[in-house]
Amino acid sequence: MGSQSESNFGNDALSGSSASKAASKVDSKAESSTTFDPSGVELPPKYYLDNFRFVLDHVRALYEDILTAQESAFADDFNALSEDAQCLYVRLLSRRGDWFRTDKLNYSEISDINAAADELAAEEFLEIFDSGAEAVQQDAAALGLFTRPEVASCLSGKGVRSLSKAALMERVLEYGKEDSSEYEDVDLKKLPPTRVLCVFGELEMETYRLLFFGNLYQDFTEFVLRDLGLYRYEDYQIDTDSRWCHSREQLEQQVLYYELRNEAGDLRDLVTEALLQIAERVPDETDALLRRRTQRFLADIARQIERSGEAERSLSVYERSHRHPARERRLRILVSLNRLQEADQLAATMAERPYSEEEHQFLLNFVPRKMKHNAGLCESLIEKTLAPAQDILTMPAAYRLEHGVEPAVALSLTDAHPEDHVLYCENLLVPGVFGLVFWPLLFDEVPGAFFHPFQIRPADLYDEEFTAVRQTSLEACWAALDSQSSFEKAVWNIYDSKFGIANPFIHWGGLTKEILELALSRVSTEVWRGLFRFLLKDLRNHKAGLPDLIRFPAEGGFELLEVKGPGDTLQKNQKAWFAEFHRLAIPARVIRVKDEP
DNA sequence: ACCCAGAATG
DNA sequence: TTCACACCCTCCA
DNA sequence: GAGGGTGTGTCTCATTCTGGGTCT
Ligand SMILES: [Mn+2]
Ligand SMILES: [Mn+2]
Repeated sequence: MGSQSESNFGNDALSGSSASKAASKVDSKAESSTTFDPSGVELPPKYYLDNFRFVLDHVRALYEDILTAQESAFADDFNALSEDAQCLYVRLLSRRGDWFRTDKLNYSEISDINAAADELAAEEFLEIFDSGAEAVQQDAAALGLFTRPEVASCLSGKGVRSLSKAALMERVLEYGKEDSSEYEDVDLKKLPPTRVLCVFGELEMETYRLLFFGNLYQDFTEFVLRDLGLYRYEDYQIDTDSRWCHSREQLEQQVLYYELRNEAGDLRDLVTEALLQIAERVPDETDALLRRRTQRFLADIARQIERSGEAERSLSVYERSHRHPARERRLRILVSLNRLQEADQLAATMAERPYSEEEHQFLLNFVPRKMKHNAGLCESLIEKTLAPAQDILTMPAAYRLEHGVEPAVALSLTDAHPEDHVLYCENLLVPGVFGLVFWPLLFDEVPGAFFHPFQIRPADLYDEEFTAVRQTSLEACWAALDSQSSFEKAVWNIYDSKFGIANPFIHWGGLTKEILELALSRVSTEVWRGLFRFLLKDLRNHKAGLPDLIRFPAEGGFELLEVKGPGDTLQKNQKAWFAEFHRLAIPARVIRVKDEP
């Protein structure tokens, strides 16, 4: 059981003004003096063409043997185009949709847009329609190119004024299709005169993007942001050994995954049958990179089936997801269905080999409450939930709302003890120092880890074997923690040499020298080692969940404080960290804030 | 005449 | 493909 | 109190342009 004590938030505390030492979170960019000033950076007029060519070349260099003949021809044919045509094609391809009207195109760096379009049409990179009417006849979506007034001009009927654009389009398309003279008032020729382009090659481009980035959420803006100096990436070596994809089959599975995601859309809109069919088509035998995505996808699908009230049918989908919280969901379902024998077996497996500390914490909390029939298991989990130490702090609701609950607590603490430092740093500090000390590990150039220039992290960062295949650099990083002086040296060395470079554990804007200095001087290397060991056990789930505040008492040492407002409770990853704090004998408390009546 | 969201831009 | 919190609901001891 | 759902602020690169939708 955790200790409980009460302390009141006195009036004098409110009137105090020694707020200076209570940090407000994230003074953001203010401190990042070495951030580049983008205003001074000029991009060449055809920067986008350079970027596009870079992708084509990079993909060819790394994945040539994986491309189909058609995909290879795509690049060859593109390279054979005139520069104007290349520019126009890239411009159009990088915009939303595949329909465009030429009268709206305005690219000063392209000398003759119409000629470029003609060339692209001749080489089958797009199709030209000479009027809006012809385009709409080909594909109704082309009507969306025209403004609401332009669409309305096709209709001479009454009541047109008050209709939305969508309603107008619906009328035009519905009535326009049937030739019945009943609706002769629809006249697509009233659309303004313009050529209309339909761009081809989006699928090929998607394949190139997928091969280049290894995902589909990054795009050409990465180039721009880097070249403007807004993002900076570590400069790791990329060679042909470092490719992420090694076979056509692997690529096809990735494509299939993204097709399924795309087809599914918002899972909430699907009925159980549709969800099960999607799940059915998700590949099970894949590489580690894709497995993370599919297993999360499967868990999302199963969760949605569960929400639809068909928990029983979600079980088989959960069973295919081998990561937290799939087994938690299964156990909850089995217990609620009273399938206790299966529940017992699953719980025993989880107890023996938990996926993660989160799952373990769930088990400790759940089994004694909901599986009392299994006395044996309850007994063995008697390590018990040892509730974290907890204090209650009472303050006026207005004060909490004015500052936000975490800063309000920080202010009240520094008012009570003006010589203490209280920082609101949440996940800034511990993961941040980890990112500094283990920088050589994170950016160790293992084959397959880095395959394009815009990676914040190695591709396998969250894989089980991440550290196993990096033993040498791992040991070197641990060695830095052998003494206080080597530790500090490592921290400041990386801090100075890598400042501003993207790292999944570091938010440079908030990780100031002042915070680091305090933390390094107050937290022993032994404690840091314990924290980092836990982080390394599960980087994905332990990189967040650290307490809101860290307090540095005037008398020395430190204490971690998680602030909980009324109605808020510890989250899963926070429980996991608190359990670890207890094991490591690290001082940590929950501060529950109550409103003063 | 305004407001606003999304797209485009570098 | 961020993370944490506020606020709502139901269920249940 | 636990759990779930949903929304929100914060992250977001900053700025301009376009168009749809309001209101007056
Ligand atoms: Mn927090
Ligand atoms: Mn908190």
